[in-house]
Amino acid sequence: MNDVQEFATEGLMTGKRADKREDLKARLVAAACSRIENSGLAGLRARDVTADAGCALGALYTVFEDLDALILEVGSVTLQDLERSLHERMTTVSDSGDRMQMLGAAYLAFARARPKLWRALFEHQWPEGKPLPDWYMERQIGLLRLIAQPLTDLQPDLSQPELMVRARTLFAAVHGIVSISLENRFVGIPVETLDHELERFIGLLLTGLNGNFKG
Amino acid sequence: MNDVQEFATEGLMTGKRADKREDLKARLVAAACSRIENSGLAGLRARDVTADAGCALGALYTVFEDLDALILEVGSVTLQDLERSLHERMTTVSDSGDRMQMLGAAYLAFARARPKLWRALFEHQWPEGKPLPDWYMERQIGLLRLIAQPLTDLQPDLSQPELMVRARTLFAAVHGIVSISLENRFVGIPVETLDHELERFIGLLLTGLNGNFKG
DNA sequence: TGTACATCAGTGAACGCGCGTTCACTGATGTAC
DNA sequence: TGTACATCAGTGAACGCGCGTTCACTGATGTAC
Repeated sequence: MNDVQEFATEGLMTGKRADKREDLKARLVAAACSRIENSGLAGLRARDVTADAGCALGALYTVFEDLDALILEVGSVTLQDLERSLHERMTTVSDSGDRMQMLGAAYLAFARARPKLWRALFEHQWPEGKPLPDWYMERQIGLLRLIAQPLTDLQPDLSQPELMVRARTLFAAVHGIVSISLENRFVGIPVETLDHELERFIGLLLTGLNGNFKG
Repeated sequence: MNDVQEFATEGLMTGKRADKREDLKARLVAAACSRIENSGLAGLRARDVTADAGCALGALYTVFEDLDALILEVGSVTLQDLERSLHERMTTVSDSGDRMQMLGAAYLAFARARPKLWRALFEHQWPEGKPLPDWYMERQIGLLRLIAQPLTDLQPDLSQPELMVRARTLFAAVHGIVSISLENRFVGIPVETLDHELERFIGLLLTGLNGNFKG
């Protein structure tokens, strides 16, 4: 089953044309991903991406409104990969505290494995004013739901919205630690120390969560 | 007393000339600060800065090696301001736990008061390879020492290097929470909620630190 | 103190390049009969 | 199935602009006597 209709945004596009369009889009996203992973977001050029994708420069603008739209698509893919990684690792254990630890470790591992794609997620400045599209926000929220899951056990008295806010706070804290370390800001610390430090930090949070972190 | 000699990096610069050079430098830094605070780091142009500072475009390059060097100077000023703010607020209370809370609140307040200068601190990409100059690193470390101060009481068994690493971790966590909120990533939360959330979060850390966070 | 010469901070027009986006064109795909 | 025409995805040269950095020049400051 193909979902061509979803993408045929304007007019009716029949079989072959829609397929080619999909193929082109996929090639562009793939090319952009690998460009970003190799050269970072700042090293992304429309010319390079289209050359890698095997199409003309202008073709990009028949599929995406502009470069930003393409970058957002890459972000969406990265978020999906990240969510899959986290989910996989989290479900290897059943205790909620352990799951939190796994989430932290998996996040760090992901950031190390694809540092530039990961950075791009936060570096990219969406033009002010324009709100991020819903499908992108959903991807972000999916990530938070993953964290909220073990958190529900640890904080059973929280409402759903409170839970999401709490999940965001915890994510943000871990993200801060990982990103400041990987970007080598402030004092540098040995590589292995970071793993221990993060584990200890989450342990600290868990200690607090066991009854001392009432909403 | 003037400290002209410090800045006369090459050759011997006498009185009037050195003074003018200092004055020019100060005007450039001030102009860059206000440009960044108004338009963000990405909106900084050599032409605008020099126009604001009342000198020719080329003058910038007689005082700084390039734009990056000027931006770094702005960063240094921002770090100084930040450190001053934090110190002031922290010393209004004496209990170490309260001091931690004050540091967090003051950090959030600073980020809100000068959002774009604050962002620039982390946004700015120093060319890879080139290490950040020592005097800049010192400014960063000064900030950590401020955090390490109350932390010493809470974790008396830590060595000095461990203390600095721990301080960095705590700073990074708080920074993550503040920045993800102010940049409006993921689910949005009401403005006042952020203050409570941060306070609660630090409270949680403090709970853990009271005996459960052994190095 | 005054004069002649030397230095060099500061000038700003011009260079040079990068790069996102457009648009007149063309050839592959689709439709009508 | 085949032919004639219509559409439109895809092309890539050209546009347009922004902007960091340079460099030949000049006038203010400093030095020598």
